[in-house]
Amino acid sequence: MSHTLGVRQAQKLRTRQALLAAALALLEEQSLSSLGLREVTRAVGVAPTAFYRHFRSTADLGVALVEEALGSLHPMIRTTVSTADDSEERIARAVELIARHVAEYPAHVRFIARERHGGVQPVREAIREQLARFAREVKEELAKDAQAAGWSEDDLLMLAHLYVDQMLMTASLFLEAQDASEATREQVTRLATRQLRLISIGRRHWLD
Amino acid sequence: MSHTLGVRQAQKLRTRQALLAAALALLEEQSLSSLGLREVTRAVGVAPTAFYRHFRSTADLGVALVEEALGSLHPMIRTTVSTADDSEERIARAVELIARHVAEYPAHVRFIARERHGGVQPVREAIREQLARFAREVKEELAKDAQAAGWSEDDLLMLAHLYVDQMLMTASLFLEAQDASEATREQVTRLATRQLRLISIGRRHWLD
DNA sequence: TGTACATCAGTGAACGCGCGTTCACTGATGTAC
DNA sequence: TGTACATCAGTGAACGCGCGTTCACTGATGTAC
Repeated sequence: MSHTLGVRQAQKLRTRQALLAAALALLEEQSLSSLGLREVTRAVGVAPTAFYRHFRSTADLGVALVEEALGSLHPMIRTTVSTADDSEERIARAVELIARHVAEYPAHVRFIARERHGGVQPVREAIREQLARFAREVKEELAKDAQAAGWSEDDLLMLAHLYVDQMLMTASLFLEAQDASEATREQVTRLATRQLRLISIGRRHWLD
Repeated sequence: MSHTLGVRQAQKLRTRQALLAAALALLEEQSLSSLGLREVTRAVGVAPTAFYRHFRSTADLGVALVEEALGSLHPMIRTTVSTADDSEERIARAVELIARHVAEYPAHVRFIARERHGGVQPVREAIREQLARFAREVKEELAKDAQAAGWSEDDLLMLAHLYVDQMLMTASLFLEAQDASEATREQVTRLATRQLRLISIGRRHWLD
């Protein structure tokens, strides 16, 4: 027997995805804390009660969105950092990658930036856990580099957190500049590039 | 004639402050985007309609909170940065200042961290403007230091933004650790100290 | 392949509730003389 | 100092509305034989 989903399961999954997508769209102009269940089902075109077949509450839906959003951020952050050594071209490429990710998944980036410190505790918790996981992976990437010789595990993790936070900050700046002029986006690129450069310099001289 | 406020004006101001304080307290467990006008007036003990004597909407109240919260953050950030040169004791003192500020004004710090990327556009805008103003002042402080010789205006502003963001990030970590063990807070202190140290090292070698 | 029964995603009516906003008001404070 | 009128912060009733949640339901899909 093949393992394709049955018609019923497939339809349920489609509705669930539609709810998540509608919620993400509605969250561009508000916080999860004020997102209503009826708002979401109305946007999808199902009865309000259908919501409960998929989520216990909007907070629960929020936690599901964290997985989805950080699933897309994950490869971006890893790629960015694995190339984040000193060389100028590599820093430029990292910033370019962030910019492209924001252009491709603006709603995901906005959701994470907004709810990281937002008003819904389980969602904050989920984001915190995922970002900590990322920082640990970034740490492992950094550890592979020749520059990491002599660094303590603690110091590598510290640097990893600095990179992850810096990346989110930059992504959020690109998001704000999304509908602004090309010149404004260029300014964000220049700022982010020089901040990464300064961190790289600090990294290079850490053990001096 | 003395310029003390009349009884009426003084009472109005007291009510206004009570509304702001009640809102700030309610915002510890939700976002501005979901804060209700009736919630706030109920907490203060006035009629819902009294709200309109002071603010057009909760978004308007939010903008007023930005001024209040950043008014208290202002001296902290400036003091912190004016002492943020390379020496270890000065970095330690800066982190200590941040920790104390968080302990004294936890609700202000939470509000700014939460609404900086929150769902209410005018409030985001107000925070962005205030933080940009801070960054410019921090830049002026940095420019006074001997280390700033040879730095471009642009690079000084870039470093200033890095410091301001790093400060907020650290404040937010202290906030999360507020009700945790002394050991957890000590960990935040160590992390923040080393991140500031790395930035300082990058700063020292920027022109190499 | 066909039949009989079980499952369960989505429905639609109903509920009680708190919301933001309007309005005409009250009564203490302020002002002019 | 006293009086008469103006101002205006806060009131309280009323409104229409959308909310989250409950419940018994329907009918297509799944399963056992």
